[in-house]
Amino acid sequence: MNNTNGIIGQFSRITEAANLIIKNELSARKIEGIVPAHGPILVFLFEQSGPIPIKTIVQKIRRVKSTVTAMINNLERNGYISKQPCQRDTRIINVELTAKGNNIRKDFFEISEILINKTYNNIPENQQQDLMKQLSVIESNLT
Amino acid sequence: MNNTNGIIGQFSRITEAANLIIKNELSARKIEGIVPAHGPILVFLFEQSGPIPIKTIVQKIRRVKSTVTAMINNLERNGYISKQPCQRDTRIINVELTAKGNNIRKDFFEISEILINKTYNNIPENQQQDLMKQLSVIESNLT
DNA sequence: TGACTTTAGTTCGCCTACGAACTATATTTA
DNA sequence: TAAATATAGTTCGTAGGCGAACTAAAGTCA
Repeated sequence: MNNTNGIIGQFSRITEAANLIIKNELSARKIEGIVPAHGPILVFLFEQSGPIPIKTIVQKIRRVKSTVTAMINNLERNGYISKQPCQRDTRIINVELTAKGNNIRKDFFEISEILINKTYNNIPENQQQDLMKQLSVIESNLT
Repeated sequence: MNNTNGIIGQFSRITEAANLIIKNELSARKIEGIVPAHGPILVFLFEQSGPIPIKTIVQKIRRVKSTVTAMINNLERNGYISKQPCQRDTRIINVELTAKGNNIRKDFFEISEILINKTYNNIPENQQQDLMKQLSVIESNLT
């Protein structure tokens, strides 16, 4: 039960430590209004070549649609993305990165790189692979 | 940056999967008003023999005091703990488990057990230890 | 065509979580 | 002792996160 001492507590401490590094890197780069939770949305938008429906984002990131609505609005308010209704099907709202949104792409991947390097620091590559395998096993054990 | 594919995303998926199991176990046991985030508070209170200041809880669990205030009030409203001001130092609010709070102790440890068993299912013990060591290394790499 | 159902998003209420500001009480220090 | 400072908790505003209820627009079907 989120046992502070046990392995589950260890996973959540690592996750929180990683998120803190991300926050620090973002603020060191003067990127405002972005938090780690936006990562999955942004990484998905970076892969797109045009506007995509919010629905698509909901399906990709592991969050319910009311959460996505709120985050999309926040990202829009901060100028990283823009919304426009689809004219074929007016239920749909299409979303795409603005210039400001595209500008943080490079920082985004740099931060990912930093994070991976810090994580794997002094761990030999063959052990890295074994670790990933075991984490996959654990994830499927819990799913 | 919370890279969905990378190792950090793996950690957060595992954490979320574990929290989902906890929620399901709690609701299967008809325990209401308790969520995984309460775990660290409860486990700490289970170890105490008498009322303790909120300050002490803040120091133990990794949350700021305003968060703890809210959770304590929630746990009190749901009848799991009681608050009483300390008479020596009236700034201090002492907190302890109620009978209802003590009643979930057993479920709490059962759920922890279930979680650990599911996590480590089909992973031999020597590998479990190696894994814990590597997770410690990673945590300190990120801290 | 008109009723029914599905779908896409939003809204609302509640909680965790944070940081900053605030209150009230102790403690220190001048 | 009076003033300054430290400490314990609360409050407030904001955001992520969820589920349930809601709106509006398509799509389906009789």
